[in-house]
Amino acid sequence: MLMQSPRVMAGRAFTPPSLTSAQLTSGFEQKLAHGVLRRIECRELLFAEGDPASHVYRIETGAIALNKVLADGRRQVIGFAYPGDLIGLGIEGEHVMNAQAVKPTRVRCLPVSALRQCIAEDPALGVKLYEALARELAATRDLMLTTGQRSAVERVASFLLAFSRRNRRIAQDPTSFELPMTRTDIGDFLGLTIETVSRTFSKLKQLGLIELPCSNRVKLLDIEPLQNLADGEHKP
Amino acid sequence: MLMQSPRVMAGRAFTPPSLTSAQLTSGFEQKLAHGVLRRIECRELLFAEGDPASHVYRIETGAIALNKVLADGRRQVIGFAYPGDLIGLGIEGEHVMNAQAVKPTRVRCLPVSALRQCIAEDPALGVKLYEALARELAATRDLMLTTGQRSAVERVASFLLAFSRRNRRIAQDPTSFELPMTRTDIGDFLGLTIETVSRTFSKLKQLGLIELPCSNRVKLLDIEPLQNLADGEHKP
DNA sequence: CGGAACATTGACCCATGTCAAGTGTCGTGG
DNA sequence: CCACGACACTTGACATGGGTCAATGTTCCG
Repeated sequence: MLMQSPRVMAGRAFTPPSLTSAQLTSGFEQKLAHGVLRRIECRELLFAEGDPASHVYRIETGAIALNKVLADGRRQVIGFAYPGDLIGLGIEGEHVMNAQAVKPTRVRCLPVSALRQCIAEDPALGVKLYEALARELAATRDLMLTTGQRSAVERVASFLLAFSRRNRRIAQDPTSFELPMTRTDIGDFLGLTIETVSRTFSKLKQLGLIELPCSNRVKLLDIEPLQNLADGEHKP
Repeated sequence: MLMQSPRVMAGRAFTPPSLTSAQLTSGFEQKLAHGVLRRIECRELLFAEGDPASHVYRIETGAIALNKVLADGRRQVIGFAYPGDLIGLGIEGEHVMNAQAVKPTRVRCLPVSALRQCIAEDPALGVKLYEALARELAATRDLMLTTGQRSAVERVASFLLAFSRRNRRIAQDPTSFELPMTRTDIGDFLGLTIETVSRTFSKLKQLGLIELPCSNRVKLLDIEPLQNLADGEHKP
């Protein structure tokens, strides 16, 4: 097949599929600060596919998994949202995904009517939301490339490196972090079973690339070979 | 695991990941009509990942595959665009995907500056573009659910049914159509190899669900069982 | 007519899924 | 404070769907 030259490297997969509200305007920030604070239990749904999309939410603490479910229960996690992220944007009307807390979580709620008012007051906000949506689309496509084409090690390595990058971005330790979600969540995100996720973690541990002090805490010992694994530099 | 009830059925995967410009305003339509018409050879790239996003394009005839490539050549097709679809929307700056013609194709080109002018003249257009992007995001997520969780038969059946639906929407025969793309394109779209795609087509033929008069023409003989296959009603 | 590109089919293999048996770890109640 | 149960995670043995490699057909176009 006539293939275009692979000019672009793997790309930054797993950019969080949600808008960090830090980028937004102060009027919006003010409205949000007055919004209702809602507490969500671990595993509780903030909203479900088909629910009327009445609000947008900003995560204050905790973590949310955005997912879709097939009739027989197979589940695809589309992305995770962390403190600062804004979720519930998109088409007016109905939510198209479930938003499930993976740990006890607090969110600020903003009615879409208030959001609309914000946009009317500050048209630049509309542009920012458009751009945020575009970035989210780009992130989802990167994830597709990963779940569609990569092997288990590549997927897990990419996943860990995404955490590392996120931590660097928010000025926290990029080599050691807590995974707020379960193996099931990770598996459903990467399109793998929990067993494969677990085995792959063990493999990376054996290779001396990571440490697992406890099951939900990861220390990256050597980022470069991890990056090579993620980029598929082990096949040829 | 505490699973939410699977209240939502499989969803309409594979809604074309691009905007049909029919929904747009007449001012926009006028500008487009004056836009340059460009011819693209089969397999030629309309734009590549990393190119400056100077224009948006509307497909007039032919078909385009939007894809991303890993460093080692593995390719993920994110979606296909057909006549009437608008592509190149999204983040300003650089294209984040390749757009490759899967057959000889003609597109109308509109500079993003002109698009911006249209939006200034008609703010409602901005909203429509936002909604279009949101629909595209929803479609991409549906595709993720498919490539991440479904088996080969399920993927191929879904793919064919998406064609059927599209044809119904544009008032053409929903039971018989031409596949403009190669097996490689289909495979890279569904996350399968060409051999698996081919074998799966053969299997559906043996099951009496489809006919393949020639390799790029499909006739759906019995849609309902095909839908059941797509929805995974064969496992239990 | 001939060759290139695409598609099909078969044989085999391997990565990952499945099933099952442990092993932590945490929270609760005695 | 400990014992217990629930749940999450790990690990092993085995099964299998789909990938890989290779041979053959088919179609289309020069």
